[in-house]
Amino acid sequence: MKGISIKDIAKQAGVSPTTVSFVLNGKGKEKRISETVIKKISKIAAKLKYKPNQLARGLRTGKTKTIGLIVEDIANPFFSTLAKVVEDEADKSGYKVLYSSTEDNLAKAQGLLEVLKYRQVDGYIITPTKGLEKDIETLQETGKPIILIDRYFPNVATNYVVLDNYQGGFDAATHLVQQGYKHIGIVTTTSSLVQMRDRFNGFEAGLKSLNVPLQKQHIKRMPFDQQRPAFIAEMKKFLQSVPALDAIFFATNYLGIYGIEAIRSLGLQLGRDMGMISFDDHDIFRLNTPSISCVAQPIEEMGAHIVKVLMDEIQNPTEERHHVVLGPSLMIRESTEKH
Amino acid sequence: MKGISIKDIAKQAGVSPTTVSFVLNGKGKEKRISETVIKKISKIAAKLKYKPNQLARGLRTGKTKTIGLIVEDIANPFFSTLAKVVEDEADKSGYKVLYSSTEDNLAKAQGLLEVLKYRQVDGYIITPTKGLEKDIETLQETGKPIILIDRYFPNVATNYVVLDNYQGGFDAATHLVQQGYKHIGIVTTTSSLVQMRDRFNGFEAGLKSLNVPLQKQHIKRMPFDQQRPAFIAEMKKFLQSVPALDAIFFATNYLGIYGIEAIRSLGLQLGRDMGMISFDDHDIFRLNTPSISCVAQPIEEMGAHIVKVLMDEIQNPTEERHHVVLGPSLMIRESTEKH
DNA sequence: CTGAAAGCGCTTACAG
DNA sequence: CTGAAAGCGCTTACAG
Repeated sequence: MKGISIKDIAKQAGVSPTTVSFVLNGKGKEKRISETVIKKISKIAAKLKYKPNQLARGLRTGKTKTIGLIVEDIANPFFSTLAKVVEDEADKSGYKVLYSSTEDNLAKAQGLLEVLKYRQVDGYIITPTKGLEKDIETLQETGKPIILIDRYFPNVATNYVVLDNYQGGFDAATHLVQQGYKHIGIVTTTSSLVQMRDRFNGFEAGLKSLNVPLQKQHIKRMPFDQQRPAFIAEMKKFLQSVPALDAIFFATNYLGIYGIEAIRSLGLQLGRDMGMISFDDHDIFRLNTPSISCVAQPIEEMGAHIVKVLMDEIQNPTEERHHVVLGPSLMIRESTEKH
Repeated sequence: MKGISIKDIAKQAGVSPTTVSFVLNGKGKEKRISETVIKKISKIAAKLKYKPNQLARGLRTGKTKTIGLIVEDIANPFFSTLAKVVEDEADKSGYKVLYSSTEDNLAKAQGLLEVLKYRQVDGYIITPTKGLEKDIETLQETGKPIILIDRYFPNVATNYVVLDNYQGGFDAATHLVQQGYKHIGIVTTTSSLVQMRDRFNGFEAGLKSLNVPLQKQHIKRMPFDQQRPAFIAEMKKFLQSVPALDAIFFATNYLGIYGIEAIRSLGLQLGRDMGMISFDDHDIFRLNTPSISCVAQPIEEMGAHIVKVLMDEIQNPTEERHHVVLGPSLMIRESTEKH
């Protein structure tokens, strides 16, 4: 059950493996192989259903037609949907995707970079964790293109494709104010990464722009690595400690999901008693009663950009860095209807 | 920025590449290399942070330490969660995962098998589509292990890891009857694949066992490839056409999600007016008001079994086929509370 | 106890 | 217009 090789074709065509290789790589014209030979070889290759051995080719050329995709958590719908788009887009160029999740864990992320490196992927799509700056820089020295997604390091020159998180936070804030909410809070993570900072700063600026300054006691920051019950308990405590609060912005979709549970368990009605808007859309937000407003990311568009930038860089390495910043969409639903 | 190779180590240690290869592959003892040389080589390899070139090794040995994972839809939480478990488990054995989605499309599935084959993956984990029997059989002739998941072909001898779908359907049926529902229907797909058939047959048998025979007009089958609005419209029509219905079993999680919308839009209250239970758990079911009962699959356990069987077969190919059938869990929630 | 050599399947600089 | 040969980085049967 051995696959058939370039040698087999050469033998059948009565030419050398060299000639076969040229023809099959579309260099027939360029190498001035005769029309007859080109046709003959193509026919035999088709008949034998020849498939080049990617390992051998990779060993020789250093190209594996494989890209590495590192997400934070493949089980999070934002990332799994994005992964699907990336896979589809990469497929169009004949690339396959090796994927892994970091769980937002630095050591795991470092291990993954190491593995992908010695697997010789042609390019990297990375959701970086905190502290990964040095590793990204080192990896860049290998000359393989890297695209950071969802977030980036302001101090490291890299390609990135991200959402305009500042604008997203800003839009969420102004929407809440325009709906008539007065005492507006934010629940975010303790993460210091740029995407969380931007959401926060945009939100604060949005409130300020409409003269509703964000108050210190209306800010709640939660660590990433807690279990569900702990999240919910802490959120309830926060809500109870600030009874004046009449609307909240949740800075990630999972915080929003926990938020629904926390608010519900306090007997508050979303929209009327407590306005709510979350970052990132989710099936749950669409289907919940009442439905939940959110700031949505254009996932399809994002995936297409990511792969496009990567393919450009693979085919045409440049020194300049590509930065793509996509606009968020405000999905207005029932949870921000005060009346 | 070339990686360092076995040759570099050989040079530094003053031995041949052969010896280095033996030592680094743990065959030092077996090949009776002296302790001194083994230590020396190990030390140098560690210092140089030697990583074997997987392509070269793969070309020589035919093993790539890569497995192919083909799911129906990576954006479906059931599959993305499973993918995560598979990735974690495979990682423990040093294997990486190449994944793809079929979208339940035969041609796409065939293309994926082709690609994975000439990428020389060491094993396959496949969610088969209808009509893939021949391709699976052909692929098995290559001698690489294949594990079918979620469903299998009764007429093709393969390894598989699946849920006991019959039991799941049975449990759903008896639960609804025991809760006091009398006019019970089922919404399933037009798929003829074994997992759907088993769910249906189990459900029918469960009802029968409690003397509530399933009536023809209480059965609704829907094609897979529709858009959301079409699904919901068709479900509403079905519900309206059988007003006596007081409970429904949805045979997949996405049908259940559409079902919630359809039932809600008819102004019926889940649980009291219309009992509902779905196959496959989903965040939405847990968080919905009212929460939705379901038949859940043990995803962690399933992923662990899948990888274990595959690794066993890779390391120790046998002629016998492994069949793992896991038990479902009934998650009882508010949507099946009649009172 | 250790090494020279062949070979996995390709690509490509070089030669004619 | 075409081919012989080297080499990518490994592993392993063979020889001593």
